[in-house]
Amino acid sequence: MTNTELLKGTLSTIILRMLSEHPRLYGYELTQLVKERSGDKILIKEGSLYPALHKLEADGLVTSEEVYIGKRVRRYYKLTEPGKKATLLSIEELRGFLKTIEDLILPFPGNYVPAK
Amino acid sequence: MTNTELLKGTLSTIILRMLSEHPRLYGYELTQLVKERSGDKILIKEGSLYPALHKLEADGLVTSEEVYIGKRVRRYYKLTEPGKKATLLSIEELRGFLKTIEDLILPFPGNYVPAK
DNA sequence: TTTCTATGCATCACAAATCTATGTATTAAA
DNA sequence: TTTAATACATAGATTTGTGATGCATAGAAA
Repeated sequence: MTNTELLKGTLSTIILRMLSEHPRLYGYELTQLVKERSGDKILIKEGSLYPALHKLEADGLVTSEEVYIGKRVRRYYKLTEPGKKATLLSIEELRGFLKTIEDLILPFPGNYVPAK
Repeated sequence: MTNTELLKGTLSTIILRMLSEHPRLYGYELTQLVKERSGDKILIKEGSLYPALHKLEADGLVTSEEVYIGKRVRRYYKLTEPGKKATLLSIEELRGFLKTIEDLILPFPGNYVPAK
């Protein structure tokens, strides 16, 4: 990805989020979707994507299905029922985190004055 | 910290941010400040903090000074001039990242409809 | 007086997540 | 025919933070 370190921990949530909008997606499609939706800012690497997808599947949050397009294989992923619940929780958690960090690095008017 | 994975890459920016509000801080003080300012959500561990501070110093973004309080040692850190510049950049970058992720996991009205 | 808690620094072994690099293969365009 | 895009996958290296541990001072509680 572009920012490397900062993305840690957000990838699976992003994947789940994308799958919650689309009935099914395959890996490459997912990277393109995220790339497009982020204005080319988040470029998911294959070396990150596939392990992440495999882990989500191993955890029972998604299922996959191979589809042949001519001779080329595609592996479509979709959310399971537990996966849908996990998605909501995961997004909630990420959002809370973002809020926390934002508040922390907020620009203060002048200098910060700690509470007495 | 509380969320472990999500914090990756944000720690040094948080430290720099705190130092930009206070002329100088020592390690323990910093953890308490962040704990307080985050509503007990971000608890910086010693195993994260001190290596991070040492790295910032090695990179020339902060300088430190030992101060004895009775027999007890404190090591105060403050921003260098390059550190001040780096702080601005670092915060800018983090903020951009937060915005990008937020937009990506935004709750859509109904289902997302990709642009044609 | 002893013991617990807080203060205060530090380092090491480990785990988790992602990246880089690499590999294989199909397909379409130049 | 060569390049770029599509499409999957894995191995090894790197980064970052955590947990555990160690050492020591200081104040409060018991």
